[in-house]
Amino acid sequence: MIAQVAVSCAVYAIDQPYSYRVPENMALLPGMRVVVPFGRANRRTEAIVLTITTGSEETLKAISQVLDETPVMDDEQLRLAAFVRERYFCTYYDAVKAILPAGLWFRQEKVYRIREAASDCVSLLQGRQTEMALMALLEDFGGSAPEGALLSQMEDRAAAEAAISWLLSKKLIENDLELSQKSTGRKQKFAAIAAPEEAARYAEKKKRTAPVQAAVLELLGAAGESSCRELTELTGASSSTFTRLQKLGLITLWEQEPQPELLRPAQESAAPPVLNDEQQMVFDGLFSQMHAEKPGAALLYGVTGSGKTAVYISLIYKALREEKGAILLVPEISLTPQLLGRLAAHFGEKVAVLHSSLRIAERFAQWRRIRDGEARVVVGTRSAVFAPVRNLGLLILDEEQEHTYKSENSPRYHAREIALYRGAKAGALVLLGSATPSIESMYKAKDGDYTLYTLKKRYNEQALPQAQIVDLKQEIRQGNATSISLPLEEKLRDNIIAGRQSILFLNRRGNSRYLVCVECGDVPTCPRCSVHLTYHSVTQRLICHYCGYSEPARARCPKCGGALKAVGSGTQKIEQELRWMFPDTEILRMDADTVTANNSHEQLLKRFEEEKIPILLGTQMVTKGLDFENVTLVGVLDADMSLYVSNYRAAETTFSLITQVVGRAGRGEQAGTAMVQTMTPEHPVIKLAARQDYDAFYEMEIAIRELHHCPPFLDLFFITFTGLYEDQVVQAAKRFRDNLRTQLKTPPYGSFPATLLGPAPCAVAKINYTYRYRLTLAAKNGKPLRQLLDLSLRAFAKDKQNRGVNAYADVNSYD
DNA sequence: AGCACGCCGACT
DNA sequence: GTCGGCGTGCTC
Repeated sequence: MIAQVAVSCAVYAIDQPYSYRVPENMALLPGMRVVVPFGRANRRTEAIVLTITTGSEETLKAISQVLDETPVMDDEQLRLAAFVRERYFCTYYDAVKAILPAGLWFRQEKVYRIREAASDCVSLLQGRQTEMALMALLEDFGGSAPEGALLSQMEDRAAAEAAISWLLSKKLIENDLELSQKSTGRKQKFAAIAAPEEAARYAEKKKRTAPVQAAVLELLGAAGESSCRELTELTGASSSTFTRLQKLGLITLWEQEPQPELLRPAQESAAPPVLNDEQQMVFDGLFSQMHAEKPGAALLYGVTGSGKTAVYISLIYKALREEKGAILLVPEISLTPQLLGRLAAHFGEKVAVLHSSLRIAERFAQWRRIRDGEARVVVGTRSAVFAPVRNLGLLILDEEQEHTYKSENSPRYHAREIALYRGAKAGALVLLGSATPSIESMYKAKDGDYTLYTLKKRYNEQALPQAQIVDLKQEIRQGNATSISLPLEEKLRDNIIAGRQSILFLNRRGNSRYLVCVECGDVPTCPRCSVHLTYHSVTQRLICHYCGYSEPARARCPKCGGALKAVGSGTQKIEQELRWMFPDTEILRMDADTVTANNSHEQLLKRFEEEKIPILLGTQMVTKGLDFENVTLVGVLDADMSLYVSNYRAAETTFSLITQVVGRAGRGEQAGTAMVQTMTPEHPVIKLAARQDYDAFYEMEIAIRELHHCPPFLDLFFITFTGLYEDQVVQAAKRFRDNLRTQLKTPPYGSFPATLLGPAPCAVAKINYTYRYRLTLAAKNGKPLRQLLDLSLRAFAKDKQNRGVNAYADVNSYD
């Protein structure tokens, strides 16, 4: 038997299926992970079995070890990995890693072992102290030791590393790979009080003599059941503490899989949503489409507040009734606490949540619940599109235009494209929902690729808020130096008096603050990257967001000695202005500075709602998923900011942002108003966004896209080149460009339209001393072109001239 | 990429 | 003679 495997250590240039002999009595199936010898040195490498065939095996190396008892990927997932690899120019293993949860991965550690023949050549060691010390250390470890353990015992790390490579070259030691499961889905120990009164008495009595036991009992009494791990962290209890208390009959101990916090009160308490006429019509259409032989994809274009979620939930009910699973993707979990609560209320234990901030063990537990069919509804962010849902019937992307659906790391996939692929393979309906659909999706809907459904009415029968445009230029001319225009100030005042709430949104990317010298205008930049250092007022430090470099914030400019002043997003400054305008009014500020680990986004919003704080001032964070009845005024303070970035999606992003913010107003009984402050009141995007006229915006934008050959008419490929030496990077990029140009002119590629531009420095030209340049290729993303790019990238990596320069491709990137 | 192999100058 | 520096080519 021969197994075709994908090896984990293969880089893109050499990534291909490799054939290995399957030893006689090795039970092996596709989708299992194995260890194989790879390369001339037969380095032990992790790999995954793709297929098993028969054929001549003489010349092949043999698989050394099987890592899984049962396959971790089924055929469908293996095909999905192949699709991801072909589509996004990544290695097979990159794709596999995206599909499988982190908890399933093995921790790999280099191990050094004394060779059997070593005793014959001990004489070589004479006069080599470090090498001798290392050999002695290895012997102490019993002949082999992990690299980390060895190095930590040696004084001079660099010398120890040199000694190791010398020992390796002299064949006195050999290296090996040790794999250990990082995190199994192992159950966690939990504890609860068994006899409350007795426990309380015991705790009281032993407070002095056994304070830890008493503390555990007190905590358990207050918190109910808790995981032993948590209790240990809080009290310092050891496992003997728990067993002792159990023996005394005071507590009970049991094991269970850790449940994520979010779904603790999981009970199906809500009745299926009641739909209005418009929603019902949309639902009926989608319901029948779901049952078509090839359901394909649908775009649900529903204005903010039209109740798209109710339609999603109704569809999930239907899918579940038919024993089918569903995936609901959201741009960011932390922005949708309200949605999570609703889903838990409807589907209880059948819901699994997958997102990046879950701990590894939790994520793995969720993944297993899905794979085993316990959870049939998955809510999650981008990577949840790979969830191993059985018998998939429905895939929903809420707010499908959001850029978080695009991965910026290898594999650089778009969740929408993965969803469409999975939907087509599984015969599941793919539903894209949005109040401001991406131009690409709307184009496909109008073109007939997707079925278009529309929700025009708001659920509460309120009209969309009237948005008034305020000309900031005029404000400045009239001598208003603050960020709040007079009309907005007036509206805010009225709202405060009426006891209603307002949301103010500052549209600035990243909302970072930085220091600038008032004398020479110099801005402290990162020594390793070509970016300004961000000023963190809490820690009084300057930090680079790209490489993590940080330094204490100085008071004086290091170049000229002038005073340094903090500028930037200015939510703080605006907060001050607001306090000055409305001295007795409470203001809640929400930005990177105020949202911290123990003061989460969610908690701040909860305070805003419960304490009825009159004004919420924030960045991007305040735009999404909020549904507060008492908010009747929304202000966009600086509508232009995202318009002037060099990106073909700038207009779309700006339109979407403003529309979303404006839609936050008037979700309850009261009608809402919105104000959009801008320096360019005549700008069509601003005007259309204020009017919430998506249709007109679409018509305008699609014409521009066609004119500029941007998506959806052509796809944009960025081929990025990175390396330590700028001229090398540029030269390599130019060579790539020239080769690709020649290829594009000759058959079989010669026929289709493609423009290739560059190389140009990336938006951030240097990160961590590494220069970045890129080529832009506008062409239709089809198989032949992808093949050409694949070959070009491989050839590039193999060409000696390009040493020290790395290249990768990305399709329709958002930056 | 990561590694062995092999060719060539430097030194015991 | 041997050690080690770097260029070359392959990875089932």
